[in-house]
Amino acid sequence: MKCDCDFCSLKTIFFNTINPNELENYCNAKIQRAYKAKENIIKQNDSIQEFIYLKEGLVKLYRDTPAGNQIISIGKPLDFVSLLSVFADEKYSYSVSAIKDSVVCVMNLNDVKKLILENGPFALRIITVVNKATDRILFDYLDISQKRLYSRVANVIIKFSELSQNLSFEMPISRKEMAQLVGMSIENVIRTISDLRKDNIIKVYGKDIEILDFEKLKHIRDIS
Amino acid sequence: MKCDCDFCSLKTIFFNTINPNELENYCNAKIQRAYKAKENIIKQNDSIQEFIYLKEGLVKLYRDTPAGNQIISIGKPLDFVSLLSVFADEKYSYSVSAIKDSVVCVMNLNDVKKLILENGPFALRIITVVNKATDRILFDYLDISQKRLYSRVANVIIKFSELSQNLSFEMPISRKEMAQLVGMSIENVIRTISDLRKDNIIKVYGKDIEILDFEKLKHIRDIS
DNA sequence: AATTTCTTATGATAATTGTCATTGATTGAC
DNA sequence: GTCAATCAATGACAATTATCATAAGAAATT
Repeated sequence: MKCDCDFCSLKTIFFNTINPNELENYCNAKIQRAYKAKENIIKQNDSIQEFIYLKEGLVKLYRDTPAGNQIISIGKPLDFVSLLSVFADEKYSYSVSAIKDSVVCVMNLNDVKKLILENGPFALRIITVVNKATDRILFDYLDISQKRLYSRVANVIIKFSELSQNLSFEMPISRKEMAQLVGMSIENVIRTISDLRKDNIIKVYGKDIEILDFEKLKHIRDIS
Repeated sequence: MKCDCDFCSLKTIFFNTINPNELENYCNAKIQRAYKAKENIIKQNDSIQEFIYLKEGLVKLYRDTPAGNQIISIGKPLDFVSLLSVFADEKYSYSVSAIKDSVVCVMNLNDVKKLILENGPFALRIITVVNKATDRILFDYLDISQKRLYSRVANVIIKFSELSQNLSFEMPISRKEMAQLVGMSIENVIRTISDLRKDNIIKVYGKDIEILDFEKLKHIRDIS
């Protein structure tokens, strides 16, 4: 039976860092779990026992704060779900839930740690990948924190358009979640979307969005 | 001659992960560099060749952005300076400069990578430490992004008070840098400091600050 | 099918923050 | 020591964003 890690991120990490026989072992040790949209994958304060990455679907990483939910990042296939804190902390400091129906691959965290201890190339590879992912989240956040409402909303629209690889796409998150992602109030996010529509930069039917003037939208994202 | 890593962060990482003889080798391979306040340690876009941590002094990590400098983090003794991107990128995406006179310890990055490849316990240790530090920066940022002007300024004052371990201390950074650190305009940061002074919560003589009502200051930091 | 709840939407208004202008103090360069 | 540049401070005003109120439509529940 062929190991189905072939199309997973894990394979990319393992690639050339572990011999095929061993790979088979670790690969078989992993578990897959499926989640329906809106289901919870990780809950804030859960103890960290597993190393999880997303095989299919779309997830959100978010924190429960006094000011409401704060979305830290959107996880795409091949992204790590247990990204931050995995090796740093005892407990998750954020929650993860499925935006679309999703399938995750799960490895026992101790197995991963054992691999790091025993397999140098793997260790170097995983530190690189985890570092890169965390960096991207941090620098994205630093970027938008300097931007204003319009720019932030334009940014989100472009990101999801790129994700779907289409100028016409269905926004997978609600307006409220868009607001939690850009760190602005729902009302102002909705108002911005309406304004972009009135200026014929985008077309909007509920969650269906079509970018009519990509250049102008990019311009709005980049200035201010 | 005794290796003077004894009081360095490196020692903590190496501790129990590498045998004393080898430690001596790596320790001797490292270089120390001294910087005067305001001198540049790392410049944005420099190629990443070294692994650097702070032995003495105080530094700031910051980005040069169209909207001006953005301070990402304040580095204290035993903190890593080449923290973000070290294993992830080719170039630094941020600059580091000395706030106070500082001494850094420098190891060749390839030596560190070699250690990761050859020494499992070291690899696991470094992945944990780097991860934890990056996490702290990200979550601090997520926290303040939900706070308002007053709360952010109170937060900075408390942080530097804690750093000096004294309610009366000298603010090591300028008002402008405080503004760049909290992500608000200089004028509003100054106004907030003035208001805190008028309310008898702090005493201010230029950079000398004394916290008069710590509880009230903490309260301001925590709400809103 | 009816009811409740959530989402999207918009206007009015208030709160928050930024910008511009000005001034005195401090610092750095020469 | 003098001059220029930067820093700290404050007021006036403008821009930006949040909050509250309201309402129609969609989705979930009964």
